[in-house]
Amino acid sequence: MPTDVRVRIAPSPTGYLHLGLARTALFNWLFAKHHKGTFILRVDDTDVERSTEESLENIIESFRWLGIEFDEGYGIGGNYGPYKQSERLDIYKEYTQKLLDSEFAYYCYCTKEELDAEREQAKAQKKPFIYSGKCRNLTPDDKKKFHEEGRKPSIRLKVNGKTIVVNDLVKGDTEFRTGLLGDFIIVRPNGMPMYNFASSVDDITMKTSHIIRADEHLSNTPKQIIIYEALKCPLPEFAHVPLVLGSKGEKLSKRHGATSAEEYRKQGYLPEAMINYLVRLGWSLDDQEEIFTIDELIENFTIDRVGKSGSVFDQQKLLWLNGEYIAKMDLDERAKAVIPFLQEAGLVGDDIPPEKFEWIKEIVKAVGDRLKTLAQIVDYAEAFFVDELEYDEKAVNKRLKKDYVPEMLEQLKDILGNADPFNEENLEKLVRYYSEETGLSGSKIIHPLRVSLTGKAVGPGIFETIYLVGRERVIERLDKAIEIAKAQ
RNA sequence: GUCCCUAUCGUCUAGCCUGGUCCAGGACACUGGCCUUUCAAGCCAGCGACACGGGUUCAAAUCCCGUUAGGGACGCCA
Repeated sequence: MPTDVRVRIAPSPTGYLHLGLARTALFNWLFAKHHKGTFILRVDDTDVERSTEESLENIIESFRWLGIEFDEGYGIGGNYGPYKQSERLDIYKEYTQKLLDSEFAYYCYCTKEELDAEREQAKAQKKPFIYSGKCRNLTPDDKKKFHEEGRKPSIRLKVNGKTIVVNDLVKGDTEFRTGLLGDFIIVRPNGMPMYNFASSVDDITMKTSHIIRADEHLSNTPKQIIIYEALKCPLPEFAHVPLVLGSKGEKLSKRHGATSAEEYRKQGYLPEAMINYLVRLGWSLDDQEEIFTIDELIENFTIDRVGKSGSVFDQQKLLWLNGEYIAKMDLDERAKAVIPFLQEAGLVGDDIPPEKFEWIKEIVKAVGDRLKTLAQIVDYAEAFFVDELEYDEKAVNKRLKKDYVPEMLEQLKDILGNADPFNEENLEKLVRYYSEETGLSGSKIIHPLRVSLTGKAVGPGIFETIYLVGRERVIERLDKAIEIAKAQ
């Protein structure tokens, strides 16, 4: 492998960071790191209609969140800028002129309407649409006439029909007969270059060594090779990685639920878990390892271990992995990570004094490894923050609506309310003692207690729960629970 | 319709290049059990796949051909 590996990711700022693009970026990044090369961020914004600044910022922010870092490119700088295609128009113009001069390219005065009509006709005859090439040999008079009509020409590249072989690092050798392509447009009438052209010129001028991108671009590759050849430039290596699919096996799209990195951040997924999950979609090290650190990925990532077939995005496995990563965080880290979600739910304020933070740490400790996403902290810990409980009706019916319960809660209120010290150890001792004295089993006491104190059937261990709810609220909530229990 | 790609448990995958060690291994999910104050975790067990059909070979998940199925691309989108 050459030492000067240069790879890039080129998002078009027309939406959010789609998981498919995130994974392609990840592969590029790991490939660059593995080969001690350069990872470049380029912005493909030649579609002026759809590109927005807001979308660009969002995509960059998502990359930052994931921890995917660029060595060069938009917002970073480098020797091959500018890195935004809309700012590289002069460069495209220069290359367009080269192609015009060498007669590989020509002006086409066909209107959109004419072309649409041809396309439709081809479709009606169930034939593939191939541009006729009728503007190839326009006389100067023709051109003058069109010009006077006010027609703005696009620029097309001549395609000679020979067979092109793409030597793909993932897919192997693939043959294309370019006769099926027709002369394709490289510059729009408004002067903006088309994707295949701009992208090729950029890859040439930015010295991209490897083009690692999604499968769907495989059929674009012959066009780009034609451009490279017309420009007499050496070809980069190509690697087309398989698509990330939805549950039905088609390209992952909005219909499958959350598809943007940002949504997963909001749902409480950790960037490390996302990276780990994404990399395993199409790549594996061996038949054992599932969890990798970034360093391990950089160390081990090679293109030859990327599979050829598409991978279905599996929410369940992501959730499991996320849980594994949360479990690995130490308490301090986890408490910090959880705070934005508590704030979002309105359970804590913007300002968190040190005592409050310590208190949150205790809660997080009690919740333990139940968290599969950071956002789940709200479900597990809500009862420790709010004044008024919401009661789960099923839990109330199952655990509180029992004859023995009101009296028991009354007695527990007395015992717990006077506990000294009011700590987990002593609370457990008291409850166990009460169990022995009354002959009530642990579960007959504990379940009603949990529902009384949290309103829920599930949650952290009961003694931690009692402690975290605190003496005052324990008394209040038991009173309330007694009322509920009696109201049969 | 045309071109291209792909095909191992429900899902992610190992194995395929360099046929035998694979009546196919791991992970998620699922089911059952243990543990237990719930849930989660943990532990144990279980379910579950080489798309199909032909070759080649002593031997094929692995090589070849075909079929089928899925996907992608056929833009003055990227």
